[in-house]
Amino acid sequence: MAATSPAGAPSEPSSPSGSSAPSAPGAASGAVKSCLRTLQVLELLSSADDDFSIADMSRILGIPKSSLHGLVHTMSDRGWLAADRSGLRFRLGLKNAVVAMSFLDRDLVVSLSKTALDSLAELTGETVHLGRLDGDEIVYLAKRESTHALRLYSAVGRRLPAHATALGKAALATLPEEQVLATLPERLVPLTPNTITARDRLMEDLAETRQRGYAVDNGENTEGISCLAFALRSEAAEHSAISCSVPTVRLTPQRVTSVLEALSAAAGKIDGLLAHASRRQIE
Amino acid sequence: MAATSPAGAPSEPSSPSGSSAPSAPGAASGAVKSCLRTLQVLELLSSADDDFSIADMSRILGIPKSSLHGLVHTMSDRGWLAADRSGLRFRLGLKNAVVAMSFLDRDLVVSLSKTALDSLAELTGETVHLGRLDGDEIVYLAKRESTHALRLYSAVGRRLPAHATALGKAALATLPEEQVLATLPERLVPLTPNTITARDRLMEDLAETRQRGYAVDNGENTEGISCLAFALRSEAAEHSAISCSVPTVRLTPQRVTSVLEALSAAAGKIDGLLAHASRRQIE
DNA sequence: GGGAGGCATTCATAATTGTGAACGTTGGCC
DNA sequence: GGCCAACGTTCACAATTATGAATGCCTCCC
Repeated sequence: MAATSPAGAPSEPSSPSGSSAPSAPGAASGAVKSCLRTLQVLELLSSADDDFSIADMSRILGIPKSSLHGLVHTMSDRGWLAADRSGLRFRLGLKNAVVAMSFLDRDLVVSLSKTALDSLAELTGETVHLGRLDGDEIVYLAKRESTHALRLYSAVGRRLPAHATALGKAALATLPEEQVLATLPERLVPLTPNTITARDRLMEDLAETRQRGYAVDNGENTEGISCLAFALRSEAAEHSAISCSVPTVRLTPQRVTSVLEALSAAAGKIDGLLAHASRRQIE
Repeated sequence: MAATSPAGAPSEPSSPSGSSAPSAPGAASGAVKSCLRTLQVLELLSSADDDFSIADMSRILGIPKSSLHGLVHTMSDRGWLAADRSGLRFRLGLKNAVVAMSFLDRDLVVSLSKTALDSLAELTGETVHLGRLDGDEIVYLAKRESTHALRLYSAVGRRLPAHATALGKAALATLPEEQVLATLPERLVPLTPNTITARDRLMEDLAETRQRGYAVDNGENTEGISCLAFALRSEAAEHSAISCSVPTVRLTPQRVTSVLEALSAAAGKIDGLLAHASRRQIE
């Protein structure tokens, strides 16, 4: 779970000369302030497990209470925020559920991957994911649970740093090197002792990934879990990838081979569907 | 319960989708305009199947193009909107998946219902739903398919008029009559020939529902499908209900009995969990 | 019981944003 | 090829919003 503490720490209220904001545009020039703040509030509330008071949000986001007051009430009148019994603390409201469905329903990659992911999960018996690159992070867009009891933590909508996941490395490997370097954060945050934290070491790993055709994660985001991932190649895939997560102890060489085969076939199937669908959409 | 009721006024301004009114719907007095418009854009994009240009949105929402320009670009810079290849048409962006899934993850009712819904689906072998009342509509928050295919969030987020669903009628029946009358729209839109469209006929149905303890829908939203629904009673349930949908032809009297039994047991189980969890949350 | 701290809310003014008309571009249609 | 319509974008001014200090309410703690 995400930290309960107000560690969400998004954006930069007043960072002087923060020259490192490629993927998280904070101080965009022509940005509409109250629009941006509306989105910031939603992002904050979605990144934490507790409800927030206006004062909480003010502290965390660096926005004056009095400014938040109007925003928060506009949002809760519309059903985007919900107040607790006391009316003083807020969480995400019902409207968010609507947006979720709509986004996933209409996403070409997600909808065309459904059957392939189903059969991939059945074939391998392991947890499979579909994820998409968003800046330097991977967003999980679909998931099929392992039939084995072992539950690993991940859920649709969650984000992980791309450099620490097989999905992320598979997706990054499809980009030109300069773009990867421009995208990656200065510091590669470690999630486990195995996480690659050196940029040049990561670039080597991506080179291997390109050669192999698939990405490998050996407990780099969760100890004891290994992942294999193939990127989707179709342009319409928008840097998505599919992966299979297996407890490392269960990952024998034969298992690797069979999982890779299944993954590769699934990726090919999805890419085929995507090519079809996007071609038809253009005309 | 203090008289802090934040629902002091019928603030719910307009219907979420099909906004045909050109002039901005009775916006609350203290609403922040650009915040509200940000939300309107998200709602619009989630209610349609196509991408929209700025001019489209301008026409539909009644907002000047020039005003939308800033909003739309702020939103897409943040990843809340995504442009198509040409950069001229927009759809929901990745950020929506994150926020919306977070909502479902953190919702007490949804998370505490999980195992009960699983076993309910298995026991009955039919499609089961969890829904919540939002104004005069029911929002689907969870679903289990009759097959074992775990199609979690597929229909989640959909909305249907409360008066045309078993879920909605079960939830409405927990409200005092005056509140139901104040909530219902003037015109009860028919979805099938069986939909109840007369307000007094609906009130009778709700009275029966209260007596029986469960709501019945005989093809009132989908021809050939019958539903049975129990409301969750716990205060923390926020007017949610669970239902079981069965093809009418398959619904023999014995089947009704067994489904009702299973539903009732599941509702009781969820209510128990809710009582526990919310009691602990208060302290 | 009284005081301190935290909270949401309100207010006038300064800063930002919304607006409609104008511009440059694109794509389709005679 | 040239006209027309539609689109995204820009601009200066008018309208709206953001701001920090002030208010009143509450709970917690001495």
